[in-house]
Amino acid sequence: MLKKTELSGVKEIARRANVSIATVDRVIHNRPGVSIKTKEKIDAIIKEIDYKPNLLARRLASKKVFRFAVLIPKESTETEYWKAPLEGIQTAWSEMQVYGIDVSFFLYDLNDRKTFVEASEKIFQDTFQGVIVAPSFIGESVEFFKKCEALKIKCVFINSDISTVKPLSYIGPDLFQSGKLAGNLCKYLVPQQGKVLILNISRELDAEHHLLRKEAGFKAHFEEAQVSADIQVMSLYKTDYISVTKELDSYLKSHSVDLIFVTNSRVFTVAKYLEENNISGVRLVGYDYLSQNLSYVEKDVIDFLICQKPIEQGYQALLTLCEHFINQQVVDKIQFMPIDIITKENYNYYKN
Amino acid sequence: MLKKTELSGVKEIARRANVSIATVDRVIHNRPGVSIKTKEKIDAIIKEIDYKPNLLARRLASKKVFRFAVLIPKESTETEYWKAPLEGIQTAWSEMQVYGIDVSFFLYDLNDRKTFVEASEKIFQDTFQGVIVAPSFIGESVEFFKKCEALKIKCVFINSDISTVKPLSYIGPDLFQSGKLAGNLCKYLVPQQGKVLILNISRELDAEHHLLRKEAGFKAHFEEAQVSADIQVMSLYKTDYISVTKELDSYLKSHSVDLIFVTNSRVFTVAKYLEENNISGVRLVGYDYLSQNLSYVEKDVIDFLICQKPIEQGYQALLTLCEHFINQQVVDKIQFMPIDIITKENYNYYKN
DNA sequence: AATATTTTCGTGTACGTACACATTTTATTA
DNA sequence: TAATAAAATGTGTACGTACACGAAAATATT
Repeated sequence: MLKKTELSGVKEIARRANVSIATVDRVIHNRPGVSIKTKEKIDAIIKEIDYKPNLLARRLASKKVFRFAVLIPKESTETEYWKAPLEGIQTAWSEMQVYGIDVSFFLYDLNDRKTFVEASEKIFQDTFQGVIVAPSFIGESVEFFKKCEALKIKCVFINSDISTVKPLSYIGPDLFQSGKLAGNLCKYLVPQQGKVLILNISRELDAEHHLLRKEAGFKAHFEEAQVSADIQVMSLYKTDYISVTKELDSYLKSHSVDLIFVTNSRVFTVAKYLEENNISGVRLVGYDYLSQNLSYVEKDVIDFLICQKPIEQGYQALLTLCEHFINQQVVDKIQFMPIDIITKENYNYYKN
Repeated sequence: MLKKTELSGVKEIARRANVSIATVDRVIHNRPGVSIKTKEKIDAIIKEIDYKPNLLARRLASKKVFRFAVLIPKESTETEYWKAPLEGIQTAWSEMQVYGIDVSFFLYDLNDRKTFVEASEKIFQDTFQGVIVAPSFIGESVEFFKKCEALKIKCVFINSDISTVKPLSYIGPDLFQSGKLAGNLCKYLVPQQGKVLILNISRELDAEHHLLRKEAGFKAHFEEAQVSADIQVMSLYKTDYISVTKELDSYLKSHSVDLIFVTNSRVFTVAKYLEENNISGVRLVGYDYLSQNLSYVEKDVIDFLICQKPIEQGYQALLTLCEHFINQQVVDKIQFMPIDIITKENYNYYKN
């Protein structure tokens, strides 16, 4: 518990350059009002002593308040997935509130495009510097993004991206690769000439929907690895349990299946079906660390879950906005999340 | 970019209690020199307004310097594993240097118990408030820990723990469970009645060594899942490539093997052997995200790697010391790391 | 009751940075 | 060349907390 000694920071720079700290401050934030000569002198000194601003002091002294909006789906009774990113954002917010940021939430309904548009209109009625968006509906999201660009509002996309637009940053999985990983795992689970069923369960399925990109990755791996298996795809647009049950019933009547790969978090629906109908011998792989899913992992009904750190996605999204606006750092355009594999043995230790 | 208004913090408390901020400061740090009456009054106000100190300002104003030591193996030519925790510690250090901490490194040789003892003696010749230890050698580590306790030096263990002593915190894997997970994965990779070889490659193998605990977990899973497989164990005390080659040669001459599970990061040695001798049809599972290993994952020689976030272990270790000493927070006694599964498809996205 | 001692509390400065405002220097115009 | 405008630089205060030091009040001692 000794004491620190040497004086550092802007003061030291000012001393060396024979100017006041205000002048140093001006060149650091390249504000106008400094002659080229002294600016160059100070810049040189900054490089020489490798000056790193004290972020603590900087934030303490700065009284700027930034306002961010969050435009993501609300947690539904059908799937609790979106609770996680929301939690991540809130955690980040509480940690960074002291830096002067304010966050407003606008949650839409995944089953209703209109709610997305309504929420986005509300955002534009107010003033925000940045916004975190889950661009679930491609067309509407593109439009939203363009409006933001016009208004100089910075966007961060989470969970899925859109290839045609370039936000400040995308934070989420590499969807194609995620499907490939699923393919690799499933490869080990099916016998020679096995029957595989890919299941997309979603009310909305745009052409470039993220479920389809996982599906493509999955198939790609089977082709590359030259696995001899029969892959069939089924897309269910009615997501409630009864509807899924009916579809599965009729499918399984006429087909035999060794493995089902569900391309999103609704794998628990299938697990429930398998369990209630005493169907064994069907391997099951799906997505996301939800309590609904984990109970079936525990019971060996689901073999693997693939997970993309949804909480951290939310956390990183807000952090990214702060790095951009408060620290004025350059942020990565793409921040791919790890593709994690969850099993009965390791789910207890997983950090979402 | 508005401005904040309301005045908060100690000033507000002082105003409400009709005292100076110095008095408030005294009760916050429960320093002496405050009458019971005013102390109680201030405590009440603190609770009432749910006062949270501004950590930025606190750290900025505090000129305390804490000194920490790091006692871990040095990276060897045989395995680069320990580069990762070291990197994590250094990252954390650079991020927190502004808070006034000083870190000294004492690296020992994993192949030589004496170097551990020598390094620890050096630590005691100096003055440290806390130390990060990788307790590779059980007996020596217990002795070191007891000395630390006597000197009021706080210890954080990383990578492996010792059941008989209780440091400030343990940061690392649940070794038994980690072995179990390996068992689960391998279960899918071997045929009925398959032959499994567990390989411990380490010069030192204490009774309670961490490799043995992984081995136990692995076996436990096979028993629980009632997998009919023949499991054999081999422990190699000579860790260089030539020696490993010889042992494997003689073993494979008399045994057939479907899968080899290497209980630590030296799985690349086995991979190299399999590749150079054109042995296919042997599945290979091992540990750790090392470049040496990853090249064999890429080439499909290694099927799975299990990884325990070594960089983050180091990072968290230093963070834990800071939380304890600087923020005076209560830290978790046990911080199990996730047990991650690495394959060809996801290793690019893994954060160590 | 006067003095000494201890307990209790307040004042002032520092941490490193941001920024409003004042001041000086330089360039421009009448 | 003086008056004026513009550019360049400096001064001072604030952010919320820590802490050294000194002042005041309460208590004890003579």
